[in-house]
Amino acid sequence: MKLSTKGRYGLKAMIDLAFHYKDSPIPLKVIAERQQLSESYLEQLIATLRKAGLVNSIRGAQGGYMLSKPPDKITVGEIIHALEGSLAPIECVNEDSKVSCEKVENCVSRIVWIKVRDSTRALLNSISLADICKETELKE
Amino acid sequence: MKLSTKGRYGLKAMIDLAFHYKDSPIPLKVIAERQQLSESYLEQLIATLRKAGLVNSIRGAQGGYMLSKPPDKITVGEIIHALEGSLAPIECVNEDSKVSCEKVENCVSRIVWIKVRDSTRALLNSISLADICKETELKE
DNA sequence: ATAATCCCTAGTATTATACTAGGGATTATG
DNA sequence: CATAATCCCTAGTATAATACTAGGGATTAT
Repeated sequence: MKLSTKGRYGLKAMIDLAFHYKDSPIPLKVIAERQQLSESYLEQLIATLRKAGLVNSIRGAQGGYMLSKPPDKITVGEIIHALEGSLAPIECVNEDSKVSCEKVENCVSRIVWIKVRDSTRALLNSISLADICKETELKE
Repeated sequence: MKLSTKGRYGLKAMIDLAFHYKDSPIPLKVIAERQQLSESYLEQLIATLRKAGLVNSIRGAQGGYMLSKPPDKITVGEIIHALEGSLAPIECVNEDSKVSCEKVENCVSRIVWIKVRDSTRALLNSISLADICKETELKE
Protein backbone atom coordinates (compact mmCIF):
# COMPACT_ATOMS: atom_id res chain seq x y z
CA MET A 1 0.00 0.00 0.00
CA LYS A 2 2.91 2.32 -0.56
CA LEU A 3 2.92 5.32 -2.81
CA SER A 4 5.87 5.49 -5.19
CA THR A 5 8.25 8.41 -5.53
CA LYS A 6 6.32 9.51 -8.58
CA GLY A 7 3.37 10.53 -6.45
CA ARG A 8 5.48 11.84 -3.61
CA TYR A 9 7.90 13.93 -5.63
CA GLY A 10 5.23 15.08 -8.05
CA LEU A 11 3.04 16.34 -5.24
CA LYS A 12 5.99 18.16 -3.69
CA ALA A 13 6.67 19.89 -6.98
CA MET A 14 3.04 20.90 -7.32
CA ILE A 15 2.96 22.29 -3.79
CA ASP A 16 6.12 24.24 -4.58
CA LEU A 17 4.42 25.70 -7.65
CA ALA A 18 1.36 26.53 -5.56
CA PHE A 19 3.47 28.44 -3.03
CA HIS A 20 4.91 30.51 -5.87
CA TYR A 21 1.73 30.80 -7.85
CA LYS A 22 1.99 34.58 -8.22
CA ASP A 23 5.63 34.58 -9.32
CA SER A 24 5.94 33.60 -12.89
CA PRO A 25 7.34 30.65 -14.58
CA ILE A 26 9.52 28.62 -12.23
CA PRO A 27 12.30 26.65 -13.92
CA LEU A 28 12.46 23.00 -12.98
CA LYS A 29 15.99 23.48 -11.76
CA VAL A 30 14.75 25.77 -9.01
CA ILE A 31 12.02 23.37 -7.91
CA ALA A 32 14.48 20.49 -7.87
CA GLU A 33 16.87 22.46 -5.68
CA ARG A 34 14.23 23.71 -3.28
CA GLN A 35 12.65 20.28 -2.88
CA GLN A 36 15.95 18.39 -3.05
CA LEU A 37 14.94 16.16 -5.94
CA SER A 38 16.78 14.94 -9.02
CA GLU A 39 16.12 17.37 -11.84
CA SER A 40 16.06 14.87 -14.68
CA TYR A 41 13.75 12.52 -12.83
CA LEU A 42 11.45 15.39 -11.95
CA GLU A 43 11.40 16.29 -15.64
CA GLN A 44 9.65 13.02 -16.39
CA LEU A 45 7.13 13.51 -13.64
CA ILE A 46 6.27 17.04 -14.66
CA ALA A 47 5.83 15.88 -18.25
CA THR A 48 3.06 13.62 -16.98
CA LEU A 49 1.49 16.48 -15.07
CA ARG A 50 1.64 18.68 -18.13
CA LYS A 51 -0.03 16.04 -20.28
CA ALA A 52 -2.74 15.75 -17.64
CA GLY A 53 -3.33 19.49 -18.00
CA LEU A 54 -2.30 20.38 -14.47
CA VAL A 55 0.68 22.56 -15.33
CA ASN A 56 1.60 24.80 -18.24
CA SER A 57 5.10 25.26 -19.52
CA ILE A 58 6.98 28.06 -21.22
CA ARG A 59 10.00 27.07 -23.23
CA GLY A 60 13.26 28.88 -23.71
CA ALA A 61 15.28 31.17 -21.47
CA GLN A 62 13.27 32.64 -18.60
CA GLY A 63 10.79 29.85 -19.16
CA GLY A 64 9.56 27.32 -16.65
CA TYR A 65 6.40 25.85 -15.25
CA MET A 66 3.29 27.18 -13.60
CA LEU A 67 -0.01 25.74 -12.39
CA SER A 68 -2.67 25.69 -15.07
CA LYS A 69 -5.34 26.73 -12.55
CA PRO A 70 -5.35 28.54 -9.20
CA PRO A 71 -4.24 26.37 -6.25
CA ASP A 72 -7.75 26.09 -4.86
CA LYS A 73 -8.93 24.49 -8.11
CA ILE A 74 -6.36 21.67 -8.12
CA THR A 75 -6.79 18.72 -5.76
CA VAL A 76 -4.29 16.22 -4.48
CA GLY A 77 -6.56 13.56 -5.95
CA GLU A 78 -6.05 14.84 -9.49
CA ILE A 79 -2.30 15.01 -9.02
CA ILE A 80 -1.94 11.52 -7.61
CA HIS A 81 -4.28 10.09 -10.22
CA ALA A 82 -2.17 11.59 -13.00
CA LEU A 83 1.07 10.25 -11.57
CA GLU A 84 0.12 6.92 -10.08
CA GLY A 85 -2.94 5.93 -12.05
CA SER A 86 -6.09 4.76 -10.38
CA LEU A 87 -6.36 4.80 -6.61
CA ALA A 88 -7.84 1.32 -6.74
CA PRO A 89 -5.89 -0.83 -4.27
CA ILE A 90 -6.36 -3.83 -6.54
CA GLU A 91 -6.89 -4.12 -10.26
CA CYS A 92 -10.41 -5.57 -10.20
CA VAL A 93 -11.85 -2.39 -8.69
CA ASN A 94 -10.02 -0.10 -11.11
CA GLU A 95 -12.52 1.66 -13.34
CA ASP A 96 -9.82 3.01 -15.68
CA SER A 97 -8.91 -0.49 -16.71
CA LYS A 98 -10.61 -2.85 -19.10
CA VAL A 99 -9.21 -5.90 -17.38
CA SER A 100 -11.95 -7.44 -15.34
CA CYS A 101 -11.97 -10.58 -13.30
CA GLU A 102 -14.60 -13.17 -14.19
CA LYS A 103 -15.09 -13.94 -10.55
CA VAL A 104 -16.21 -10.39 -9.85
CA GLU A 105 -19.74 -11.39 -9.03
CA ASN A 106 -18.92 -13.70 -6.19
CA CYS A 107 -15.62 -12.27 -5.01
CA VAL A 108 -15.85 -12.04 -1.26
CA SER A 109 -13.17 -9.44 -0.65
CA ARG A 110 -14.12 -7.07 -3.45
CA ILE A 111 -16.47 -5.08 -1.20
CA VAL A 112 -13.57 -4.13 1.03
CA TRP A 113 -11.40 -2.79 -1.77
CA ILE A 114 -14.18 -0.72 -3.24
CA LYS A 115 -14.63 0.96 0.13
CA VAL A 116 -10.90 1.65 0.43
CA ARG A 117 -10.79 3.07 -3.08
CA ASP A 118 -13.76 5.34 -2.50
CA SER A 119 -12.67 6.59 0.88
CA THR A 120 -9.14 7.41 -0.29
CA ARG A 121 -10.49 9.08 -3.39
CA ALA A 122 -12.96 11.18 -1.42
CA LEU A 123 -10.26 12.26 0.99
CA LEU A 124 -7.68 13.19 -1.65
CA ASN A 125 -10.25 14.96 -3.80
CA SER A 126 -11.26 17.06 -0.83
CA ILE A 127 -7.76 18.50 -0.31
CA SER A 128 -6.66 21.29 -2.65
CA LEU A 129 -3.19 22.72 -3.06
CA ALA A 130 -4.49 25.91 -1.47
CA ASP A 131 -5.50 23.93 1.64
CA ILE A 132 -1.98 22.62 1.98
CA CYS A 133 -0.46 26.07 1.60
CA LYS A 134 -2.79 27.42 4.26
CA GLU A 135 -2.05 24.64 6.76
CA THR A 136 1.66 25.00 6.23
CA GLU A 137 1.60 28.76 6.79
CA LEU A 138 -0.31 28.30 10.03
CA LYS A 139 2.44 26.15 11.46
CA GLU A 140 5.04 28.84 10.90
CA MET B 1 -1.07 2.55 -4.13
CA LYS B 2 -1.61 -1.10 -5.00
CA LEU B 3 -1.98 -3.89 -2.53
CA SER B 4 0.21 -6.91 -3.23
CA THR B 5 -1.02 -10.46 -3.61
CA LYS B 6 0.04 -11.10 -0.03
CA GLY B 7 -2.74 -8.93 1.29
CA ARG B 8 -5.26 -10.02 -1.31
CA TYR B 9 -4.72 -13.75 -1.09
CA GLY B 10 -4.26 -13.68 2.68
CA LEU B 11 -7.56 -11.88 3.16
CA LYS B 12 -9.30 -14.37 0.88
CA ALA B 13 -7.96 -17.23 2.94
CA MET B 14 -9.10 -15.59 6.15
CA ILE B 15 -12.57 -15.00 4.77
CA ASP B 16 -12.68 -18.64 3.71
CA LEU B 17 -11.79 -19.67 7.25
CA ALA B 18 -14.45 -17.31 8.62
CA PHE B 19 -17.11 -18.90 6.44
CA HIS B 20 -16.17 -22.29 7.83
CA TYR B 21 -15.56 -21.18 11.37
CA LYS B 22 -17.77 -23.87 12.89
CA ASP B 23 -16.29 -26.75 10.89
CA SER B 24 -13.04 -27.98 12.30
CA PRO B 25 -9.55 -27.52 11.02
CA ILE B 26 -9.45 -26.74 7.32
CA PRO B 27 -6.39 -28.03 5.49
CA LEU B 28 -4.59 -25.46 3.39
CA LYS B 29 -5.09 -27.63 0.34
CA VAL B 30 -8.84 -27.12 0.58
CA ILE B 31 -8.56 -23.35 0.98
CA ALA B 32 -6.18 -23.16 -1.96
CA GLU B 33 -8.59 -25.10 -4.15
CA ARG B 34 -11.67 -23.17 -3.12
CA GLN B 35 -9.98 -19.79 -3.55
CA GLN B 36 -7.95 -20.85 -6.58
CA LEU B 37 -4.59 -19.96 -5.10
CA SER B 38 -1.20 -21.66 -5.18
CA GLU B 39 -0.93 -23.88 -2.14
CA SER B 40 2.76 -23.41 -1.47
CA TYR B 41 2.56 -19.66 -1.80
CA LEU B 42 -0.42 -19.59 0.52
CA GLU B 43 1.60 -21.60 2.99
CA GLN B 44 3.96 -18.68 3.37
CA LEU B 45 1.17 -16.21 3.84
CA ILE B 46 -0.62 -18.25 6.44
CA ALA B 47 2.65 -18.68 8.32
CA THR B 48 2.70 -14.91 8.69
CA LEU B 49 -0.88 -14.90 9.89
CA ARG B 50 -0.12 -17.62 12.38
CA LYS B 51 2.86 -15.72 13.76
CA ALA B 52 0.61 -12.68 14.11
CA GLY B 53 -1.73 -14.77 16.24
CA LEU B 54 -4.67 -14.60 13.85
CA VAL B 55 -4.92 -18.30 13.05
CA ASN B 56 -4.14 -21.50 14.92
CA SER B 57 -2.85 -24.64 13.31
CA ILE B 58 -3.14 -28.32 14.03
CA ARG B 59 -0.44 -30.53 12.59
CA GLY B 60 -0.65 -34.04 11.25
CA ALA B 61 -3.39 -35.89 9.43
CA GLN B 62 -6.84 -34.32 9.81
CA GLY B 63 -5.04 -31.15 10.82
CA GLY B 64 -5.41 -27.73 9.28
CA TYR B 65 -6.04 -24.14 10.18
CA MET B 66 -8.72 -22.25 12.02
CA LEU B 67 -9.29 -18.68 13.15
CA SER B 68 -7.84 -17.94 16.57
CA LYS B 69 -10.86 -15.80 17.48
CA PRO B 70 -14.47 -15.59 16.32
CA PRO B 71 -14.92 -13.77 12.99
CA ASP B 72 -16.43 -10.70 14.62
CA LYS B 73 -13.24 -10.22 16.67
CA ILE B 74 -10.87 -10.14 13.69
CA THR B 75 -10.68 -7.06 11.51
CA VAL B 76 -9.45 -6.63 7.98
CA GLY B 77 -7.06 -4.02 9.38
CA GLU B 78 -5.27 -6.61 11.54
CA ILE B 79 -4.97 -9.02 8.63
CA ILE B 80 -3.59 -6.48 6.18
CA HIS B 81 -1.24 -5.09 8.78
CA ALA B 82 0.17 -8.54 9.43
CA LEU B 83 0.67 -9.29 5.74
CA GLU B 84 1.64 -5.95 4.25
CA GLY B 85 3.10 -4.08 7.19
CA SER B 86 2.06 -0.56 8.04
CA LEU B 87 -0.73 1.08 6.13
CA ALA B 88 1.36 4.24 5.89
CA PRO B 89 1.38 5.29 2.23
CA ILE B 90 4.92 6.59 2.66
CA GLU B 91 7.70 5.64 5.01
CA CYS B 92 7.93 8.90 6.93
CA VAL B 93 4.44 8.46 8.39
CA ASN B 94 5.03 4.83 9.35
CA GLU B 95 4.99 4.47 13.12
CA ASP B 96 6.31 0.91 13.04
CA SER B 97 9.57 2.10 11.55
CA LYS B 98 12.53 3.77 13.20
CA VAL B 99 13.59 5.47 9.99
CA SER B 100 12.60 9.07 10.23
CA CYS B 101 13.18 11.89 7.83
CA GLU B 102 15.06 14.92 9.18
CA LYS B 103 12.85 17.19 7.15
CA VAL B 104 9.74 15.97 8.97
CA GLU B 105 9.14 19.28 10.67
CA ASN B 106 8.75 21.32 7.54
CA CYS B 107 7.61 18.70 5.06
CA VAL B 108 4.70 20.19 3.21
CA SER B 109 3.07 17.01 1.97
CA ARG B 110 3.32 15.04 5.20
CA ILE B 111 -0.07 16.25 6.39
CA VAL B 112 -1.75 14.61 3.44
CA TRP B 113 -0.19 11.20 3.99
CA ILE B 114 -1.05 11.15 7.66
CA LYS B 115 -4.68 11.74 6.73
CA VAL B 116 -4.63 8.93 4.16
CA ARG B 117 -3.01 6.56 6.64
CA ASP B 118 -5.53 7.34 9.36
CA SER B 119 -8.57 7.16 7.14
CA THR B 120 -7.57 3.83 5.60
CA ARG B 121 -6.72 2.45 8.99
CA ALA B 122 -10.02 3.54 10.50
CA LEU B 123 -11.93 2.03 7.61
CA LEU B 124 -10.13 -1.33 7.63
CA ASN B 125 -10.28 -1.60 11.40
CA SER B 126 -14.01 -1.07 11.26
CA ILE B 127 -14.64 -4.08 9.03
CA SER B 128 -14.61 -7.50 10.67
CA LEU B 129 -14.60 -10.88 8.97
CA ALA B 130 -18.12 -11.39 10.29
CA ASP B 131 -19.23 -8.22 8.47
CA ILE B 132 -17.91 -9.58 5.19
CA CYS B 133 -19.63 -12.93 5.70
CA LYS B 134 -22.88 -11.14 6.43
CA GLU B 135 -22.70 -8.91 3.37
CA THR B 136 -21.83 -11.81 1.14
CA GLU B 137 -24.75 -13.91 2.36
CA LEU B 138 -27.14 -11.04 1.74
CA LYS B 139 -26.22 -10.94 -1.92
CA GLU B 140 -27.10 -14.59 -2.42
C1' DA C 1 3.50 -47.94 9.02
C1' DT C 2 1.50 -44.74 6.23
C1' DA C 3 -0.51 -40.85 4.52
C1' DA C 4 -1.93 -36.39 5.46
C1' DT C 5 -0.90 -32.54 7.05
C1' DC C 6 1.88 -28.45 8.93
C1' DC C 7 6.49 -26.19 8.83
C1' DC C 8 10.82 -24.12 7.07
C1' DT C 9 14.41 -22.50 3.90
C1' DA C 10 16.41 -21.42 -0.34
C1' DG C 11 16.24 -20.36 -4.98
C1' DT C 12 14.51 -17.82 -9.20
C1' DA C 13 11.93 -15.45 -13.04
C1' DT C 14 9.60 -11.39 -13.87
C1' DT C 15 8.42 -6.84 -13.20
C1' DA C 16 8.51 -2.19 -11.39
C1' DT C 17 10.97 1.48 -9.55
C1' DA C 18 13.96 5.16 -9.62
C1' DC C 19 16.78 6.80 -11.70
C1' DT C 20 20.94 8.57 -15.34
C1' DA C 21 22.46 10.10 -19.88
C1' DG C 22 22.37 12.37 -23.96
C1' DG C 23 20.74 15.14 -27.29
C1' DG C 24 17.17 18.04 -29.77
C1' DA C 25 13.87 22.21 -29.96
C1' DT C 26 12.65 26.83 -28.50
C1' DT C 27 13.23 31.52 -27.01
C1' DA C 28 14.86 35.76 -24.16
C1' DT C 29 18.69 38.60 -23.99
C1' DG C 30 23.10 41.11 -25.06
C1' DC D 1 22.70 36.80 -34.54
C1' DA D 2 25.02 34.00 -30.99
C1' DT D 3 24.45 32.19 -26.70
C1' DA D 4 22.66 30.39 -22.71
C1' DA D 5 18.71 28.94 -20.46
C1' DT D 6 15.22 26.45 -20.59
C1' DC D 7 11.71 22.74 -21.97
C1' DC D 8 11.20 18.21 -24.32
C1' DC D 9 11.95 13.31 -25.58
C1' DT D 10 13.87 8.63 -25.73
C1' DA D 11 16.57 4.96 -24.31
C1' DG D 12 19.19 2.61 -21.13
C1' DT D 13 20.20 0.44 -16.44
C1' DA D 14 20.88 -0.89 -11.48
C1' DT D 15 18.36 -2.29 -7.66
C1' DA D 16 14.75 -4.21 -5.22
C1' DA D 17 10.38 -6.34 -4.67
C1' DT D 18 7.04 -9.56 -6.00
C1' DA D 19 5.21 -13.86 -6.70
C1' DC D 20 6.14 -17.62 -6.86
C1' DT D 21 8.42 -22.99 -7.11
C1' DA D 22 10.96 -26.78 -5.02
C1' DG D 23 12.33 -29.79 -1.72
C1' DG D 24 12.55 -31.77 2.42
C1' DG D 25 11.68 -32.24 7.56
C1' DA D 26 8.36 -32.79 11.70
C1' DT D 27 3.99 -34.31 13.57
C1' DT D 28 -0.09 -37.04 14.18
C1' DA D 29 -4.66 -39.67 13.03
C1' DT D 30 -5.82 -43.98 11.28
